[in-house]
Order: sequence, then C-alpha cells, then structure tokens
Amino acid sequence: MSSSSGAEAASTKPPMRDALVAAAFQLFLERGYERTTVDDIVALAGVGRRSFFRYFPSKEDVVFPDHERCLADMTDFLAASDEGHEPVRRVCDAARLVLGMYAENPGFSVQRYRLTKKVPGLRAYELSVVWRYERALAEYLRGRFIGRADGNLRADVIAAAVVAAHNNALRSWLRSEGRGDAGATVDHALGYVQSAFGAAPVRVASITGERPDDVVVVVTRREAPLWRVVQEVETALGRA
Amino acid sequence: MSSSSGAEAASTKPPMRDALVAAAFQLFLERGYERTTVDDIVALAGVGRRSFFRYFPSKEDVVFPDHERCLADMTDFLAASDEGHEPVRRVCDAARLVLGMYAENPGFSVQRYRLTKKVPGLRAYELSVVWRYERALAEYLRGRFIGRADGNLRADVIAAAVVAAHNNALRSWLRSEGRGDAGATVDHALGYVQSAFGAAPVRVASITGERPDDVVVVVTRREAPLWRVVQEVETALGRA
DNA sequence: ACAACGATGGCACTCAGTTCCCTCGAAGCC
DNA sequence: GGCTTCGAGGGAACTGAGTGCCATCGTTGT
Repeated sequence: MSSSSGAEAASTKPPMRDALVAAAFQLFLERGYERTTVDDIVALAGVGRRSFFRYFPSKEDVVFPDHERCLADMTDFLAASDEGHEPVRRVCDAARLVLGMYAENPGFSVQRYRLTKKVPGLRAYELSVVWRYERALAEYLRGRFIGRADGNLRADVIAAAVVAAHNNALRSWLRSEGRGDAGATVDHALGYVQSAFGAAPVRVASITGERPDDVVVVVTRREAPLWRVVQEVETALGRA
Repeated sequence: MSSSSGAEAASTKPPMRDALVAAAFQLFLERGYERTTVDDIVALAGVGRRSFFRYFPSKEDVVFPDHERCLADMTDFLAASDEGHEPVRRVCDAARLVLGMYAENPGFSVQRYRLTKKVPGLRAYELSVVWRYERALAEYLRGRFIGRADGNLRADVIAAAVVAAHNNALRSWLRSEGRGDAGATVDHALGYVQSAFGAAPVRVASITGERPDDVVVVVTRREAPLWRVVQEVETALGRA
C-alpha cells in the first residue's frame, strides 16, 4: 500500500493511477458508486478529468484495477504448460492465480465485493471480466482436447465448472470478510470439479476407510426412482 | 410475425414495441450497432425518443426483446417442479426452454448472434442475461440440494455446466445459420453434462432396503465412475 | 360536456466518453 | 544557452445514452 520509494521490483508504478483508485474508492464508499461522478473523483485526486480516462477506459475499470494484469498472468501460465500437465488440474491451478490476486489485498477485495454486489452495472462489468478468464481456460482446454470426441464441448463445460467452483469459494471467502482460509476453500471447491471431470482420481471427501479396493454395495427397492437411488448412494458416501 | 388482428391469445401486444425492434435491427444491419443512435431508430420508427426508453430500459435491450419473457417462463417452469423430478434433468429441461425461444425465430436469432459476436457492448449485455438464467437454475438446485453436503457448490457448478453446454450447442447451431437440428445438438451437449456429473470415484456404505424380498444388490469398485454405478443400477433394476 | 387517466411526444438536463488542442517540463541536439 | 522534440497531463467542447418533468391527445366513465 504505502509505496514510499520509487525503486520497486519491476514495471515502474504510475502514482497517478493509484491516486485515482484511492480517491474513487473513498468516494464510492462514502456516497455509493452511482452517486459519484468521474468529475468528483478527479477533483479529489487533484488531476484533470482527461487523465482519468487515460488510465481507465471507463468508470467501471477503476473498480477492477488489477484484473488486466491477472488475466495476462493466467494467459502466460497456460501458455507455459506442456503435455506433462493434466489439463483439468492445470486450469484449476490457473484459477488459483485469480484467488491469489484477491488474497493479496483482502480488505480491498472485500470492499469491492460489497460494491459489486449492490451495483448492477458493476456486476455486469464483473461478468465480462470473468468471461475473459473463462475463455482463456476454455481456449487452453480446446487445445489440449484436439482430436478428442466433443473436445470443444468438454472444454467449455469444464472451464465453466472451474470458474463457477472458484467463484463460489471466492464469494464464500469474501462474505466471511477474508477471515477464512481462502486457499482451502477454493481447493475444496476445485476438488469437486476435478472429481467430476478430472482423469486422475482425487480425494473425494472425508470418508472413513480409504482402502483403494473397497467395494460398494447398494441395496434398494425396485420401485424407487433411479435418481433417488443415486442420491442415496451419494448420501451414503457422505459427500452428497 | 405478421400480427394482423388484435385478438391474440393473451397479453395484448403493443405494436410500437415491435416497430421499434424492426427499425432498430434494420439500422443495426445497415450501419452497425454503434453507428446507430437511438434518435435514428425512433426517427425511422416514427415515434418519439422518449417512447423508446419506455419500452426498453437501454439501447442494448432492444437487441434482446424476448429474454425477459423467457426468463419468466423458466422461473415458472422451475417453480412448478416437484420432488418427483430429478433435479439435474429438470434444469436441463429448463435450459431447453431457452433453446426453444431461439428456435422460434431462426433468422432473427442468427442476425442477433452476428451482432453480439461483433459488438463488445452487446456481448457484455448478453453475459448479464445469461447470468440471470444461470442464477435461476442455481437457485432451483440449491433448493433441491438443501441438507446435502456442498449443496450450494454443487448447485452453482451444475448450473454453470448446464448453461455452458447449452450455449455451446446453441452457438454451434447459430453458426450453422439454423440449418442443423438444434434440439439434437443441445440434447447431446446436455447429455454430456448429465453423464459427466456422475463421473466421480465412489465408495459406498449401504442403504436400508424397506422390503427384504424386493432388493437389488450392486457390487462395484471404489474407483469406478459413478455413471458406471448408475448403469449397473439401471441394469439391475431392469429399466436400462 | 367534463373529469380522469393512460399513452405518447417534446424539452432540458446529467453524465460518461471522445476529440482536439493547449501547456509544461524533461531530455536531447546544435 | 537556445532550440527542438516528445510525452505526460490539462482543459474546453462535443456526442450520445438515459432521466425528469410537463404538455398533449384520445379514450372512458359519469
């Protein structure tokens, strides 16, 4: 937060950008997003109105100042993959990059979460951001699934499932105001997706007796609807 | 399309709304979405500018004139469900309602698809529409999964997977300019989701049989995918 | 005929986003 | 030093979406 000296690690930081983000969030929290105009922000930051739009293409962008970098990181991460990586596990790891960005500034992330939850325009903007992450994952999976039956379909569905699981865990963590263990929550959620789609069998839940060669025994009435049987199986497994 | 007389089935149709949609799409196809102003649309339709915003809250809404009704249909459909419906199958059927709306006017749907593919603003708007469908499905699933472990997570993931599969098939059909069999394509995609979501390594305790003389016993390995278990159950129940 | 009401048109306003041009300061060249 | 060049920033004016307010007009009920 307090960037005192100028000699950071890399990529020279523009102080004006940070000043605009700080001023914007101060006003957003005071009067709300919609009752804050761009003129208010630039007046508080003490810069010209034109400069705001030099750093942020739109008013919404100031709420998500680091997603562009995170998306680039994810793209690089996926591009650096090779055949040795199991695809589904790889996209799960890519999703964890996003969680890392949120976890870097828990306070800021929680504030932003409260904003986006209330303002429809910001929710819509967030959707377009999430969509770009999902596309990056899906494109990677498409490349890995070339030649497989329904490769594109599987890629789209798995990418959507990964994003949904990640966001479910992320929102749960944000609702707890950053108090819980974000990593563990997301791992659990992504583990569910991997158990559904992944090639490698993963741990399912805390089931007693984890011997690999256990057998299952299902006993049911003949008249029971099939889906009820499945549900009972899952319940019996303790993970349903 | 040609609504000649006024005595339709229900919900009196406002002709002005349709005129605005027609004028808007004519101009969108001629000059593109962004180079068409609302003033252009109302001038062509011969109505006042204020009336446009009475029927459509925003310029984007005129591109999706029937999604509001479709969303209401889906909500009603899900609300009319009972315990006898298997939840995942039910949300798949709900998703088919959306396909039905697109299939009603293939030409219109293809035109709109080409528009939304090119214009970023429309893509973003479409995302918010899709998000509302997804929320409706997820909310329904949450209700059905109450009490089950990770119920909310499963609901979110399955809803996202269903939407992704549906959209994958829908886009594929739209790219073929409405020539293929939309229903079959979507059925195939949703079938993948239904089967894939059983695909988890399982291990079982037991289920109490209510009638000792009418039971089925299935034995399988822990690593077996759930769909295999389901298959075994189906076979054993004699309804496969 | 008149009041009430709903649908519509018209006008003015706010605000996001863009275009164009200006200032200023820091190199860099002569 | 005087000069240009260039890039960061400032600022006025413009376009266009969306809103608020009020006038108008046709219909309906009394």
